[in-house]
Amino acid sequence: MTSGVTVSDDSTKERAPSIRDVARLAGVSHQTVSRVLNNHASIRDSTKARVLAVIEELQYRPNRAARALSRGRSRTIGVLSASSAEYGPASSIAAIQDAARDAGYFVNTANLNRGEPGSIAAAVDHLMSQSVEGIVVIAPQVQVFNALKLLSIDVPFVTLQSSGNVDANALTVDQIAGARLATRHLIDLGHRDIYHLAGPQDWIEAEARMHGFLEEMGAREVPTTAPILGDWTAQFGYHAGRELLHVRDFTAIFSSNDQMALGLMHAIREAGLEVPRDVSIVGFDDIPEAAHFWPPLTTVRQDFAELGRRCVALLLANIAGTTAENQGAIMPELIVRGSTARPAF
Amino acid sequence: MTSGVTVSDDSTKERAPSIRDVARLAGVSHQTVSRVLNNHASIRDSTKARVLAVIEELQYRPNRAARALSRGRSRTIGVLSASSAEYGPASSIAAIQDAARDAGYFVNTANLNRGEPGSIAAAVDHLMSQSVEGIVVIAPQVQVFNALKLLSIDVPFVTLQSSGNVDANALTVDQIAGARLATRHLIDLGHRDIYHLAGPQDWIEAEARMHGFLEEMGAREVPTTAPILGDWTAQFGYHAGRELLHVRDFTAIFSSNDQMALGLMHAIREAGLEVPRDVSIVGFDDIPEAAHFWPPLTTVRQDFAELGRRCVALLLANIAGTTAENQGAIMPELIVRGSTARPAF
DNA sequence: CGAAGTCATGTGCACGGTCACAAATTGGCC
DNA sequence: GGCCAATTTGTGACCGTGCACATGACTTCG
Repeated sequence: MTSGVTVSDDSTKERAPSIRDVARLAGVSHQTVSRVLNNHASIRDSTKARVLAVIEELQYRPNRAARALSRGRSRTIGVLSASSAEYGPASSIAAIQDAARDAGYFVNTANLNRGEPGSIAAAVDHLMSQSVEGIVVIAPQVQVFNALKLLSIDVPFVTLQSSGNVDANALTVDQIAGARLATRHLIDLGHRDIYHLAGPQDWIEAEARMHGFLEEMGAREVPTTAPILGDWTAQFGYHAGRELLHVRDFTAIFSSNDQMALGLMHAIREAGLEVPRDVSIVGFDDIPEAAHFWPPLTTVRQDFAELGRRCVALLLANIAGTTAENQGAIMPELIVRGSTARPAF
Repeated sequence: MTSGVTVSDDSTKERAPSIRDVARLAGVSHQTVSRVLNNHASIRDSTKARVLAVIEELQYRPNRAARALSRGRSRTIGVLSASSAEYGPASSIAAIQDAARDAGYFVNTANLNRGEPGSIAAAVDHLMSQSVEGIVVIAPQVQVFNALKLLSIDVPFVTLQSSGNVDANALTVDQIAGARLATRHLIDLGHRDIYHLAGPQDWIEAEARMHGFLEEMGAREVPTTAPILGDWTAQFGYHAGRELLHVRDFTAIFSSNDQMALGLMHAIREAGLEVPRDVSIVGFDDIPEAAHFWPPLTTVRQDFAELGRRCVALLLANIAGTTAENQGAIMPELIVRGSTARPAF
């Protein structure tokens, strides 16, 4: 740890300069300074220059708390996030922060990772006590939405995933389309015995991907088996893989994310089989590592960053009361790599 | 997107209830309400109960901006972060947020990911304009520290990595020790021709790991070659691997993180060689996927979450002016898996 | 029983901005 | 030169909370 250069050596704890200090030195009223700060229209250039000079000299910074108090607006948006350490959410959060900052907003994040009971309410409470103007929900689990409804949040909120219902304002990567792409790819290769390793049932996107899988299978009249419900981790994929290999009545598996796909491949190889010779695998997300798995993983790419950006745009429009133009769903993209091939027989 | 239940249907835009509204309904002064909120000592139980009842009834929430303004403290800490989408930083950030929240603090993050020039100053500015009380630097690059010094930040800050110099207050995972563990493991297995794939030179932790590697090699009197400087990505590891295989005068590689190790293994396998038969690989970080790489990766585990927690503890102590007890460096742990073995000959 | 001390509560102002409105200055035009 | 309008600047109140100090009620004790 390196301590900051603590300048407050002098006896009195000097408060930061205020708008009035600037006003005094510039020989104007505090209101004029305020106008310069908010670059109001009718300010004489010479006055403006003088004020700006003093601001520079005093190293003046507007006090956000005071501004928020008097304007009644915090200029802060909240992010409600689960598993924020994972690639997808983390990328989106970063994008959200950048986009918000560009729009002059601040971001405050509350995590849901920990002990469940009351956790959602507590997190929302944390955000609300920041008087956020809007919330981005990045933990699209059913219970979160229920909790949000129950708490009757009185600020607008958007989510990175469709809540399932058709919504005129839906902002989302089209998970169903993505899952269908993956499934179609396997069917087109000639696979007929395809398993689906799904995400946790209460995750909206997991459900959507499962739906997409089932839809495509149905449309192509390929008989389906019940999906296995996982927890997104490579660990689970590995164990699920070991279980599945006892049966071995499949030639391909579509995994609902890349991590579980990795675990699956681990289990398969450990059993002496080979991907894609014996089993084809498709993942979902296209995490940066996926291209270097062995074999490199065929997967469905989502643009998390773009998602985050659009999300902020939509939320801010909502806050402003503007009717947001619905840019429609972002289309995911199938990335074909080495983990899929025609079935062996 | 699902819009929140917008309650503000009524004509007038009702302001949230204030401490005085509560006071009026409870038949006390606003100051009494304030005392209840800050659970001040001398308040009659009956009064307290009455006030609390009104608070509940009115759904009253303290206004953070007003509180910050009047107390002159924002109760917010800032996080300055690069590559916040990666596993290590992301985990630490999550832990920081949780710890801060438990301590009644809010967290604000500024990313450095984007276009470099002025980016650091801008990010710091963003945080300072939030009047954060302290900053956690999670982007331990040399230039960031230089920028921090130049900007003469007047709030305490801590970093997740030692700045290299021995510092009485250093808070860090001992990167050097970790790197030595990894290197020792390879030497103990019998390897003598060991390469090191380092992280970006300007990253303090990358430099520390490189140092640890060189120290251990020196201590064991194993001749060394110049480390290769990478950029943390699997992509780079892959390309570096391909280059290295033109020479093939090594039996083991110590990679400065797991992603680059993954890329290395990809390149090695693609060249028809096998890990660990032909080349042993050690990584660093122990990302959750590492256990399911092929082969499962031998690596050095860091407890990012613990790091984040301690970091907040230290920073808050610093803010409070308390002398922080230095808990010393966190020791990393060598996790031996399948990617290392005795050299073939 | 009165003085001194503790406890419980109230009063008024400060924090650093913004807002609504008023006042001063400027310029154009007859 | 005087009048009106537009431009530029100033005045005072207010946002919601905490702090310092004042006040009144109730104890304690010699």
